[in-house]
Formats: sequence, structure tokens, C-alpha cells
Amino acid sequence: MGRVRPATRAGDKTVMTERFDPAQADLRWQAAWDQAQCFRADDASTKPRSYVLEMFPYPSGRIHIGHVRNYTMGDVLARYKRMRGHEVLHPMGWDAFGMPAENAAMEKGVHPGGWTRENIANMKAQLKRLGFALDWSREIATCEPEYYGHEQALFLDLYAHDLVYRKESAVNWDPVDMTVLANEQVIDGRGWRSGALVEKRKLSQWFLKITDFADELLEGLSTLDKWPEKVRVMQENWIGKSQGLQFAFDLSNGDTLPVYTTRPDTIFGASFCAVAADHPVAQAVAAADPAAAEFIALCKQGGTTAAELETAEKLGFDTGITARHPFTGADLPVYIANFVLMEYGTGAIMAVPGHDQRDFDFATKYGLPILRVVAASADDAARPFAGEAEAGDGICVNSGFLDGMAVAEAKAAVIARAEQGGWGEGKTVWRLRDWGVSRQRYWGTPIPFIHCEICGVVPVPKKHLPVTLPDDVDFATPGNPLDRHPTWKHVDCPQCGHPARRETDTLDTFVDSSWYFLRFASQPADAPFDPAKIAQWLPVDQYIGGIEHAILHLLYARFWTRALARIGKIEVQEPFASLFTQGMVTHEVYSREEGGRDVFFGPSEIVRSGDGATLKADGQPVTVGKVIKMSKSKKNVVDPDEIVATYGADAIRWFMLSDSPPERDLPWSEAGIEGCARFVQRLWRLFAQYDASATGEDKALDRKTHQTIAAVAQDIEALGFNKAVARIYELTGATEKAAPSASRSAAIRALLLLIGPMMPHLAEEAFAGFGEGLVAEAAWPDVDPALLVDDEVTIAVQVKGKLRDTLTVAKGTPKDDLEALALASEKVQRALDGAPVRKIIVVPDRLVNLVA
RNA sequence: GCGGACGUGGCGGAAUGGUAGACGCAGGGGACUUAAAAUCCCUUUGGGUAUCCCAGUGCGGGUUCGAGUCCCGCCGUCCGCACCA
Repeated sequence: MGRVRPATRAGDKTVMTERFDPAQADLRWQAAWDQAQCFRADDASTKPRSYVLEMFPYPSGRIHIGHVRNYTMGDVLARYKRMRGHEVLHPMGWDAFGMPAENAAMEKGVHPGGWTRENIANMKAQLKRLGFALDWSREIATCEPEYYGHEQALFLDLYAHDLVYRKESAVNWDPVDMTVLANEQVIDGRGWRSGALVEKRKLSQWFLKITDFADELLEGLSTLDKWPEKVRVMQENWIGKSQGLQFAFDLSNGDTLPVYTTRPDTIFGASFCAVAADHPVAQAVAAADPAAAEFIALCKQGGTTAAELETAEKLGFDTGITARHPFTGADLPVYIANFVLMEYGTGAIMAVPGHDQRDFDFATKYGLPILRVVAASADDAARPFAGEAEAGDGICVNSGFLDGMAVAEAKAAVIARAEQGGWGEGKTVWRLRDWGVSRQRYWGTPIPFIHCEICGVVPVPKKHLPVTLPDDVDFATPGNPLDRHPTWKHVDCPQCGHPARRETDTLDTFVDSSWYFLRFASQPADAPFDPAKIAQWLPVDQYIGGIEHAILHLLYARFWTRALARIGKIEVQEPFASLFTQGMVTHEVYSREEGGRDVFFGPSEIVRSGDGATLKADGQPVTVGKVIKMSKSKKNVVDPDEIVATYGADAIRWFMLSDSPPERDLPWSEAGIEGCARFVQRLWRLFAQYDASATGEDKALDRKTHQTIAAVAQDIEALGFNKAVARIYELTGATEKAAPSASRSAAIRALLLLIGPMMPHLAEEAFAGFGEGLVAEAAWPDVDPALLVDDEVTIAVQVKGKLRDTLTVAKGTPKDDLEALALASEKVQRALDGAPVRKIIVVPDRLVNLVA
């Protein structure tokens, strides 16, 4: 077998060393790809296009292992598509605005911009070190005016089309830090940083009219057949469409009480009304009755966590007011109830205890009537309730003119009556609220408006964009640095020229990530994008990211795309044709209780043995906890840089793809990464045996090779990387065992190309040794369909469904022959034990089942 | 409570209704070596009266010649949402 002489540079042959040295090879090939500009997407290309995108990272400073998994998957797909002759757009950028930069500024006295840009440089180097096939010429950082200036222009466009407005809205205000907090920054009612009690404050805030798109966004979900069902369901629930009847009760005190119900069909079963504690009716009653005021105060004390809500008892206060039933004329008592929410519907309900569990619980507690108005049939009308409400479908009973109607029919009938009578109307209610985008923060996109005492709120003229952030800001005192900047906000009104002041709110960073995938397709200096290029590249063919963005980011991006389409900027309606949400990387947690609290240790501080583990530092045991998502606070993290330094980029990439299905969690293990590194060397040894001049045919190996090529291609297209990996192991084993031949050399060459997208550095190094060009520019190996089918098959022989023997026969052996062969089997005869065969089932090329 | 996903060896997991446990990790045994590393080979679901047989894919039923896979009912784990009227 001819020994091939590998290369230091593409094309140059040198001697293949004993071991593959990732430390040198990784950098060499990364430089070679850069130099050849392999991964630049060509807008002018006539090839079929693929847009592969992973969710861009927040530049925290370090890549974590979750990024490595995410970007490796996208990279394999991008490299594979390129080998299949596609023009691939695979870009990368930075979601670079946000709070951590300001926190760093406050804690370390560094400027958010400097801190962010330094982090970007570090992380970019880390990504390069992993060998990702990215088009860096299209890199975006959202914190640069070249990006956010265009965002301001788009914001003004939406404003011009009435999709942006201002309104008073309650925010979480931290009185110590003098800042607005996001909901997740409020912990047990206190600011996460200051610990101060958070107040609800009314501030004038900017909103985007996402509710205008509620129906579109909901309907659009049905077109996203390449999205996970799970994500579609989550968005559907989030949008929360419900259809029902809104009508008003006449109250005994002369007022009216508007209520909303999705079950107008049960209106004859209403036995009381209930209002929220902060409902105007409740407030009015409380003003005159201290007992009511006390009850309202009690309601507000109640916790709001899921567990508390689940166990919370239904409590009510009888206001003494009654409501007149629109059909029966009955007087229904009006309660203040702790389970009614002011934020939903009208803050008041008609309660139908028989067919709503909450109402049932409440009625049981306060001895209110529980009426049956829906039953399985008319004969069932008097059946008592078995301790719980019946919310299901059925026929209306005890319901006057509705009797005998099905639920759906009755809903329509009641709405029709209400609309005819003018006392109510059919109404669709959405859970989705308009998107509040104001943040009282420095490190974000300035909202391009000016407040003028004469002209009111005036948009910044587009020719004055971008409105850039001032660099000289002070983080020593709490509050919004833009607001207290000495000069920045003072400008003249663009309309009347009088002194005015800039808007000092900045945009929610979710706005930045709502259109970055459009900017990747084209980056004109004078416009956010070129619509023609968007038409070329969008929608993204494969979007990959974490499930944590199932709702907010993915919904906002869908909204923003549809909004731009509605105002005529682009044509595409849905930005992401196919979505994949990858699982997390997990590791067990090591801890020890010290002084009443858990102290955590990282995997590198631990020696693992059998069931237990000890701390390297003192040799004493530590507690081995659950396998959970890697997180800094639990210290169960590994540093990708260290892994790359020890094992090379290809080993960590291979690990990310192996074993676990990509949508599931991947448990990190030291043994696993070592196994991957061993496999890299094992392939290297096999590649070294490549001999282009070998002769002789090995038909079985040829088949295996071609079957593997076809299967791996299918697996990659379906993102089934773990299966592709398993097949590659199989072909590796078969090739190693085979005797030298042309077939064996072909198998080795095919293997090299198959691992090209997964272990690109190893592939390049070996390919150069073969005297060929760059794998990055090579074609995926062809498949000979004739070799995909075996000419010999193994047939299972069952007796009464139990396996008794196997037969190796030529493919396509006729049914009768198979029967005869099966009956001739000694094992089969023994299993039959003389019993007569009643029936024979033959599945050609698969099995024979003898039924005795 | 509602919705969704999942449940297969010691572990991660394969398996168009047709030979369960491919492939990897870990374990056991062996070869090579003065020794180690590296590498290679064998072995590993459980139980038996062991060239063979029985049981076995969370539990209980069912459909089928045949079920990890389909249907019904449970149990458990994880995720999301939630007094949404």
C-alpha cells in the first residue's frame, strides 16, 4: 500500500505524520479558508441558495458550550449544502446592546461600548478557533450606528404607518437605582440589584402595535410546517385568541356591569356575578363599606406564584348589589372575588358554576345555586353534578329558547339575540398585548423623537439619522445617563426651531434582533436593506437556536417582518421557513454544604470515581448532584477554549454531534470528549492508508460506502447528526477491516468527504495528503443507486411470531422458495414440534412467519 | 388545572408494524510492551437444567400472523402556560 505524503499547504505533499496535530492543523486550515474566501456568499451566484442561520449571541465575553453546539449544527448544514452545490449564506453577528454592558460599567467603571467591543473581539476569535464556515464580511454588531441608525429609520417608517404610538403604562420602578426593571428583574417584589421594594409607576412609554397583527401571526403559524409543534403551540397560547360575547348587566344600584364570556351558551346557568378587587364597582363599594375595603386589601396580599395560585382558596365578598339576568330577569348577587383578574376581559364575569370549575368551587363555598344547562341529551337535564363542573360539549337544557341546541349553535344564537336586542355583541379577545419597547437605559438604540413644547412629539428627520449615543456618560449615579447628560438631549425642534428635548428612552433589545436576519442579506450604507437581495435570500432556510426564544424573539421577529411587508418594504411574510430548537448541554453538579449553604465546584476541581467524587484540593468527598444545564452559578461548566486547546476543534465539534439527538439535552463527559479525540486519530490513521493506485474490487464494501453516503446525506438534511455519526463509525469499522483494494481507497475517500462538514480540519489535512484541493470546495460524493440495494438478504424465520432461525438468500428469492427453505430448517422443525402449519406469512426479503 | 414532549442495558441512544439493544461511552478479559501510554482482539440485558430455552422496551389491557412502534386506561419524568372567564 502506497504511503501518501501529506501537506503543509493545500496541494503540497509532505509525509503524513503518525498523529494528527490539531494545534497546528486547525490554525493552518482556518487561515487557508480565510485566504481562499471560501465562505463568502455571492449575491450574483446562479446556484440554488441556502440561508443557514443560528441565533446570534449576546457578547458576554466568552463563548459557552451551548453556543458551540448551536453553531456546530448550523456549520455542518452550511458546509454540507455548499458541498451539494448551493450558494450558502451563513453569517454571524452580535446582539450587542443590553444591560450587562451597563452593569459592567457600574461595577468596573469601564465604558459599555469598549467593554462590548472587546468582548466581541474575544468571542470572534473563539468562533474562528472552532473553524466555523461563516461569512465574516457580513458581520453585524447591533450597537454600531451603522446598524441601529437603520433601525431608527425603520422605526420612523412604522410610526408613519401608525404602527408606533405612546401611552401611559405602569412599569416596575426601582426607587434606589432610579430605573425601570424588567419583570424578570423583580424578585419577590424587590429590585434584583438594589433590593429595594419595587413600585408601580405610570410612565409614558413607546409601543409597537403587534396586536394589529394578532390574527395574522396566529394564522401564519399554520404555514410554518417546518417549525416544532411545541413552539407553534406556545405562540398560539401566547397570542391567546378567544371568541365570545360581551354584554352588560343592569345593576340594582343603577349602574351597568360589562362582562365577557366565551360560553354565552351557558348564560341560563349564570347564578352570580363576580368582579375583580380593583374593579370600579368593588372600589365604589369599598368606599362606603370598611369590610369590603378590608377584603380587597386581603385579595391584594395574595401571592402570585404558580403554586400559590393553584392552592389559593376562592374567596368572595357579597356587595349586596344584584344584577338582572338579561333572559330570565332573575336578580343575581354580585361578589368581589379574588379569582377574577382586572387585566383580562372586562374585569367582571357572569359565573356559571355548573360549567366552570372556578365558579363551581366558589358557588360550593358560598352556597350559591349550581344549575345544569348543558347535558349529554335532553333526558339528562336533571342529572346532579359529581363534585365538579362539566366544561365539555353537549346539548343545552334548562335554557329556554336554547334547549336542544348544541353548544356551538347556542353560542351563535345568544350572540345573535344580544346583537339584535342591542345589549351585547360578539367579541374576540386576545391575550397578546402591544409591545412596550421603551427602556430607560443608556446602552440601546435611541428612540428617534424630539419633544417640543409647541409641536409635541416630533420624529427626527431621516436626514438627521442616526441619532447616536453620546460617549461621555457617567454611570456613577443611578438613573438613565442619557436623561442626565448635560447636553445630549437639548436640541432644537426640527419643525419650529424652538428649544426642545430628545427622547431619552432607548429601544428594547428585542427590536435589534427582530430584523438582523434581513440586514445579513444585504448591507447598503444608505438603507436598512436592499429589497431585491431580501427577495433572493429570505426566508431563512434553516434557523437554529434555543427553545428559550420560542415566544418573545421569534414572535417579535415574525411581527417585525410582517409589519415591514405590510408597509411595502419587503415581500417576505415569514422570516424563518424552518426552525430547529436544540437541546442544552448538561453536566452533573458538585457541591458541598458549608456554613448552611451550598458551595459549588467545577468539573476541573473534581476527581470522579465510581459513584462518588472528591475535591482535588483536599481529597474529601463532595456531593454529586443532578445532571442539569451548565450554568456559571452552579459551576458545572466546561470552557470551550480549554477543550479546543486540549483536544482540537474537530473533537469538540464531533462531541457536539454525537450520541444525543440534537433536540435533546447532551450530557457533557470527559470520557466522551476523549473518545472523540481518539476517533479523530483513528480516522487519521485510516486516511494515511489511502492509496489512489490500489486495484481490486470489494463489492460488499462498495455497497456499504454508497449506502452510508446516501444515509448520512439524509441524516444531515434532517439534522439527525447523531445518526449520521453512528453510520460514519460503522463505515469506519468496515473500511478498517477490509483488505486493500480500489474499493477500500474509495471508501476512505468517501469517509473523508462525509466528515468534511463535521471535522473540517482533519478532513483538509488528510485531503491535502491525497494531493487534492480544499474539502471546503469539494463536492459531496456521488451515490450509485445500483449499490444501494444488497443482492443478498437475511430473512428472519419465525414460528408463531417468535424468531427461530435466519436464512441468507439472494434478494428477490420467490415466496415459495422461502417457504420451502423455512420449513426445511431444523430449528423451525424443532419449534413446530410436529404441529401442523396452518398459515404462512411471507414478507419478501424480510421474513417468513409460520403459524401453527 | 390545561397543553406539549418523553419513558428501551450501567450511561447517551438505534430500530419504514417484521431478527430489540445498531453506534458511542463505561465495565470485564486478553494481545503487544521490561513497563506504561497508544493501539488491536474478545466480552457485557436478566434468568435458566447454556450448541439450547425462557423472560424482556414504565404498568395493565387490546388490535395483529407479528407491537418498542398502532389503540384504550393508568403511573412517572421534563417543558411551557395558567384563577384568561
